[in-house]
Amino acid sequence: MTREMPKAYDHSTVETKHYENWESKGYFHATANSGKTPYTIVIPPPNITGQLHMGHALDETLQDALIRYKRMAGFEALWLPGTDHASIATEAKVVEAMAKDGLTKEMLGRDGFLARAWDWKNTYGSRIVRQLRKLGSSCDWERERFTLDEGCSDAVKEVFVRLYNEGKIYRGNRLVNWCPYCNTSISDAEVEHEEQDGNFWHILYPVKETGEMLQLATTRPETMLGDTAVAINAEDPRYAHLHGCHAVIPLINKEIPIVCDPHADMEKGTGVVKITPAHDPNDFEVGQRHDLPLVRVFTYDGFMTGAADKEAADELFRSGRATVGEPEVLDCGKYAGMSAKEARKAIVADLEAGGYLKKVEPLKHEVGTCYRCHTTIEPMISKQWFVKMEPLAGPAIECVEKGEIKFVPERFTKTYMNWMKNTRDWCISRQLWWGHQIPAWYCADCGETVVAKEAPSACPKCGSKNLAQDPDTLDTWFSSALWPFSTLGWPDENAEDLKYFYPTNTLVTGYDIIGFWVSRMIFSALEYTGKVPFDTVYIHGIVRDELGRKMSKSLGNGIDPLEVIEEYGADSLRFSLVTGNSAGNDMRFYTKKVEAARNFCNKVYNAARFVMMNLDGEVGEIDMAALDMADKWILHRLNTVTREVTGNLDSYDLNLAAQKIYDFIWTEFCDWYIEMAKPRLYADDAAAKANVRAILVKVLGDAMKLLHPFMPFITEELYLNLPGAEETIMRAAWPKYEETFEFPQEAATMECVMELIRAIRNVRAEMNVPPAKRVSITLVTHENDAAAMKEASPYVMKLGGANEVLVQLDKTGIPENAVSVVAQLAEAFIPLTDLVDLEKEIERMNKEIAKTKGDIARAEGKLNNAGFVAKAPERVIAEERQKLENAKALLAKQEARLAQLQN
RNA sequence: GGGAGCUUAGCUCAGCUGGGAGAGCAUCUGCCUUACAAGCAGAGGGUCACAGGUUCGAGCCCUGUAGCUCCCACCA
Repeated sequence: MTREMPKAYDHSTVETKHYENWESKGYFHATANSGKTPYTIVIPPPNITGQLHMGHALDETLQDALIRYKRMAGFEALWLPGTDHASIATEAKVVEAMAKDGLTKEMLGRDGFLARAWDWKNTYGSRIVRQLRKLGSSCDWERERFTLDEGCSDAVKEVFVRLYNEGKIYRGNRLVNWCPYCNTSISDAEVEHEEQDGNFWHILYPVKETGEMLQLATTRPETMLGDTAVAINAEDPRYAHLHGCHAVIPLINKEIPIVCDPHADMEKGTGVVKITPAHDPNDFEVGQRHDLPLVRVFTYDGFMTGAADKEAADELFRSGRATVGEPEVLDCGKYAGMSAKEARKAIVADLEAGGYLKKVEPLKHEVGTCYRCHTTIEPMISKQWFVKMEPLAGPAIECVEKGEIKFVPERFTKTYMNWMKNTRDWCISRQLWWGHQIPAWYCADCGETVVAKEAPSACPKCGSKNLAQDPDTLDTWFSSALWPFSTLGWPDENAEDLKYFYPTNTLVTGYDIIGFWVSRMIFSALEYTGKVPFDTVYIHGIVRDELGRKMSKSLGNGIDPLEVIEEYGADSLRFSLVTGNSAGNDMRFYTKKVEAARNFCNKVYNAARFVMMNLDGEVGEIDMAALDMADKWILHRLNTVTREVTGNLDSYDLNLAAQKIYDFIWTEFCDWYIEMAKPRLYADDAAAKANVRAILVKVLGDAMKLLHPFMPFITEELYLNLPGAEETIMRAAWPKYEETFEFPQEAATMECVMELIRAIRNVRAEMNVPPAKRVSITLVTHENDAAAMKEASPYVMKLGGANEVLVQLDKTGIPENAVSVVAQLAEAFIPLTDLVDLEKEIERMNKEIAKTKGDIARAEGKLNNAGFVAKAPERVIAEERQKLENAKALLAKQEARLAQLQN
């Protein structure tokens, strides 16, 4: 086996092999009621329209690391995967594809369209799921779900009906965010704000009773046709004489009342505001207060209304089918059919021509746009379904305040709270076809509304069979909000998975969807299951490009994770995504970083290769009685690292965990221990050899386990090669802290030896001694340390480049031309064939003495400080005393050496 | 208008509950030392944005200032 191991690690031959094996053996599968403690993560379901991007890669890597850790740590770990139907995004894609065939939704009809949409889903929906596998995601694919599948749809209907019956869902004419491009309403959360250049148009409205001109300002002159009042502040002395008067809308000569409302701010502009209740959220509220009529002037696809639109609306009123709050529609006459932009231009021109335009003032202002298509949002009066937020928000706030759910990092609690406390009723109906159709039926004869999970056979009020289902579908996030429990079997309260795996444990997601998703899952779960959906929300940031820009299609700066995996391996990509950044912060993607991770893979691989090359048959137990200082040191360190990595994982400090195992493997295990193992491996002492092998296998094996959550593939590959390996590292037990590996004393001594070796290497390099040149090193030490130095001498020899190491208590026999290295445990003398440059050597000694003196001064400063001695913890004071003592001893040696040199 | 974050080595960033500043990359000097040149050994490089304060002790806690970033928000 070992002879066949090539010198460099090749991920490509390893990754697919193991993934297929894992999946086929069922290692990803979690079993309900296994007797273990459950640990559950539900995946943030990627959109079926999506392709794997770096954001997913980060999100999935974090989840997989957690789930793999927990699985090894003895939990029944379930990572439940699935996808989201993504109503707007998918519908747009399908419409786009249809357009290429010259087809429209209207031509196909609802059923025809949905058939195509499902085809599309079946073709592309599995793409992202395949891509997730490339990352190594250990999802339980047997439990894969889809937000539009039968179970999720049933949960959606159940919730809708329950909320409706409890009065927490209502339908009404409200001002909503309308996207004229997508032709649907969207929720407040789906509106993005962009700064745009605009104007402030100051317009004059004549007052009917007095004939004077009222000056007011607007950023949207095209809405003036829909004005139904002008507002002033009741307290405003400038307009006291106008109470009860009327203004006339220029251009259309329509008379509207002047009302007093606090919305009119005396401090702003002229203190006069025009009121357009059908097209402005503030004005809508003013309209409610003063019972103003609602006049709509835009069609739903963004054009000025005309005669036909007015006729349609009027017909609604005449027939009695108009519901409370239904807007009137204006025939905009010459402006009818214009886009809002064109209408603005025409109206401004006409105002100017008529002398009604006082002035135009340039202005930058925030404009709402659709998060999907970035079309400017049209606030529009429209009949929609809403979720009443007030009764739901309370418990959702409370459970976080009580700590039943905690955010990591903690600061995102505030983001959540801000959202939850300020949110308004949630508009959940969408004028789309791809999604959960609203389970509401309207009776054409008596107007009754029936909300039920199944279609009613007849109107319960009048018995009519003439019922039609609401054509609208629900906001995608309505079904995502149920994801943690709908996927586990809810609404069946007795579903095995629900009872065992719910509430879930950790939710991993980006800070950008706390409002969209996290908050809605929380209030939904509390409302329907009576439990929090998860106990921890682990928040990460956004992966940006090298310049710190968001990766986007329009910029073309996106990096395809699959290409990175192809070139460097999934392990490298994963590792580069978890290291070097802390939770909740954005990170930049650097190929250099992936390269570094790839190099680490190679390092790990070669360490294993070395161990394999030096094994010979069976490896036995470690003989604890035969450990030397290096063995004790590495076991002690392994123990410490195990404890620390475990602690870091438990507290979601994944970056620290990854960094620690990286440092341990590379620096301590490879650079030091493997090197220190060589003398014994290459010597003839069979017992010593066997013990070193056992230790190498133990340390490497545990290191692979600790690394496995981050680098699943290479760790599996190398672990399986080790003697005594079980059938997979995935199901191997997580390493434990072991009392018997605690050797603080010996480990400290070993660190001193390492310090001595570093000093020797340093001086050799400084003196330009060729590395290949072997020298005789004499260690002069105190009798208390002589035994330790004796034990350390093979290491000093191997790592310090010596051909012999003598340990003695005095300086007899040391050649004149020896360079001295003064360290804590010993003074090392290195004789060089060339003459020592005395000047240089004195200079070097002086430098070291200065440094030691500095240390002494610092320690003395502290210890002479009465406050420090009185108030600092005992441990810190003791440490400081020790440092002082050591430094003084060192100084004495250094000064002696200097004196000798100066003679 | 409200909220949050960032400012640490040339670059990108770590630094967990306050106890002598770290990593990767880059730079410089030696090395193909029989696991690894995707490597080894060594080195240089930081008044931790600024100003105060608390403390025996501050990169870390408090206050303020400056610059940058993001989120939320119906300013006509």
